[in-house]
Amino acid sequence: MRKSKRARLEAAGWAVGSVKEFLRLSEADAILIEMKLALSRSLRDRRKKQGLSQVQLAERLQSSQSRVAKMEAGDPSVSMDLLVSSLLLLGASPADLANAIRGGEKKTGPRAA
Amino acid sequence: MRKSKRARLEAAGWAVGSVKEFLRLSEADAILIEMKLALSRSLRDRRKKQGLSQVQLAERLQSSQSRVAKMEAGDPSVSMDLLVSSLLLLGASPADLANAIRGGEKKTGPRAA
DNA sequence: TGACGCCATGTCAGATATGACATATGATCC
DNA sequence: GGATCATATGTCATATCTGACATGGCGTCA
Repeated sequence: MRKSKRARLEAAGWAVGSVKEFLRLSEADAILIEMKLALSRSLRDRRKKQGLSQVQLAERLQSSQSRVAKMEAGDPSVSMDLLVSSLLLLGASPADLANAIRGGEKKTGPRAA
Repeated sequence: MRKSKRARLEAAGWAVGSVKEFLRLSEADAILIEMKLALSRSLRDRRKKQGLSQVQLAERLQSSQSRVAKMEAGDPSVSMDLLVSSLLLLGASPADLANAIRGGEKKTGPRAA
């Protein structure tokens, strides 16, 4: 369901478990979104670090430039699976992903750019 | 595409980038699967630790017992999004997920079970 | 000015994932 | 034996995601 979850709850007239449960739900949603955004940023960083254009990356992923753009933009139509497998294809390790997920911030290049 | 990726490659007669690229692809696939399995195990652990049945968890997730079973079984029809959002709903933090993703092993309870 | 490369956004047909349901197995209790 | 609970597995209609395509904006170069 993904994005209809909230709607379904509301439509259900609140038989869910009330406020407490709702807070858990919305917090989980928020965290999930943040995680996806962190992966998005990570993807863009990796791509740039490898000197690739979105078109070139799309070729490697067997996808399209528009989808790459959406991935990097954190578009809601992009799944975590796609983000993760793209990152893996760019050479990211599980540890790298774990890092990205945690703080979202970088860690390798100190003096940014 | 998910599972048709390999097939598409083969059908394409290998215009992809050859062996090296293929290795990257299959390795990325393998890692992705391992990550999902790690999340599956993590989900089952959390559920049991909270003394919930699959049915009870399904209610919280607004899903069904069969889907929970598939999640825990590492069924290929289960997305990472679903696994992650389920874990979050069970109270897992991003740090917890990062841990699960990395080694896959546990870390809290030393004397296992 | 035009041409070109890079990225963003919208749309859509086809591919996948999802919840719901049915049904099966095993364990436990009476 | 039957009844009950927890879990596994298969199917299916519908919801969601995906790649492809079109298009527009923006900067650069000649």
